[in-house]
Amino acid sequence: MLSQPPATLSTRDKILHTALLLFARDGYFSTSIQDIRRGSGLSIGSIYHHFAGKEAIADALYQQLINSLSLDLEQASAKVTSYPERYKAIIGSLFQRCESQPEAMRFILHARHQEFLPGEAPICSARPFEFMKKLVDEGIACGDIRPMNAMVAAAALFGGPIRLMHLYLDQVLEVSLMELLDESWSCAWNAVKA
Amino acid sequence: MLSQPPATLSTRDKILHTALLLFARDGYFSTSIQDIRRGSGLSIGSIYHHFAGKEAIADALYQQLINSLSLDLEQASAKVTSYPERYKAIIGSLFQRCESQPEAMRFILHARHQEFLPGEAPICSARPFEFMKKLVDEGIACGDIRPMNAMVAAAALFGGPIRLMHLYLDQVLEVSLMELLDESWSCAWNAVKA
DNA sequence: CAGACTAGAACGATCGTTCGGCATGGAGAC
DNA sequence: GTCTCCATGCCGAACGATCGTTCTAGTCTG
Repeated sequence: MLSQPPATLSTRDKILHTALLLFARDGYFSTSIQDIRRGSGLSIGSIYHHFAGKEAIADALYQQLINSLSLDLEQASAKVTSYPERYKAIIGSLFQRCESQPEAMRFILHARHQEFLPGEAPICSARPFEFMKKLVDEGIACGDIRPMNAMVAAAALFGGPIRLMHLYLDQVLEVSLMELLDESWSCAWNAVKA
Repeated sequence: MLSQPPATLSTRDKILHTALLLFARDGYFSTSIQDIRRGSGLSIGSIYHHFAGKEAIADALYQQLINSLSLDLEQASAKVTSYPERYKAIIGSLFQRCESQPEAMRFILHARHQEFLPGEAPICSARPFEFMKKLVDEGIACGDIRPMNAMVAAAALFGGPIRLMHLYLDQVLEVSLMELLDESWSCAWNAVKA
């Protein structure tokens, strides 16, 4: 019940590709190594040749996705200069990724990584979220955001759009996220602007 | 490593009490029936006498918590008359519950119930969230909230506070949630007010 | 004494992982 | 060129551990 990964991918990437689809669809614990074997068209031995185990697959996937998202957000925010533009660029990037790579965003956003990646910090301490938090701190310091607790500001600014992403990924939204970007952004900015 | 449930509880409630603590701390899949047996001081047989199985425990817990939260929110919002007051009352109730019953809120908010409760609708379609959505619809209709897509408005109004709750439950916040209520509320209301 | 409840050994299924073997292909010896 | 050797990657049967669940026997209570 799962399309084979593209033949152009390396064996390692085939494993990651299949694991992502299954983890995002069924969850980490409901996905067995056998499922990944079936889905990828490889063998158990081959999988264990490339990864130390199931947890190592999830870990590699997590690091790769967090890293890619991080770079994406940092680049998007570097293209513009004012803080409001940066915040909107970040939200736009997040929305776009939800539409182009829903499985990846599902894995990042609603998996409880601490349940299967012991020692991993909570998702809100991961690099992309730290980056967003830092930009909020700077926005407060320069007066673009009105003075307030920085955590409250970060939650107020990005909480609405993130909530909308959750709704989209849970298939509760009937329309595309990008159509709602301007409206969601104006709400978010009204929440915290000076 | 887990305090026994109060002896005053019925056997059934002892099981639910222990299961909640373990599910919230370790997750559903990392909690075994043996763990619940140990934590509750009961026996396997006793547990299976009161519940059809592990999934039935999680289901009963979920229904009970959703129901209790629902009643709580509906009562809190019935005490006041204007829509802005209702929204704030709801957020206040949610914050209070995070502080008084963090395990319950952890189980409701960040468990992926669909992974272990097949057929269960996504959390955002559950009664408390439907209720919040309905109040937002009405607020738009009567002009208290400015005209916009209702999903965007609901996400903008409650997304910030919910995000803050996540941060609190993940122990990222150093201060108490209630201290941040007024500030978080004023951001939320600025986001959508007419 | 009947029915509700508790107890825990035992069972079958499933899972993650290990391990020994096989195919391939490039490097070095002659 | 040809043969050997070894590293690399691939394969899947088998293993041990753990889990959810069942079942029979025992205890308590009204």
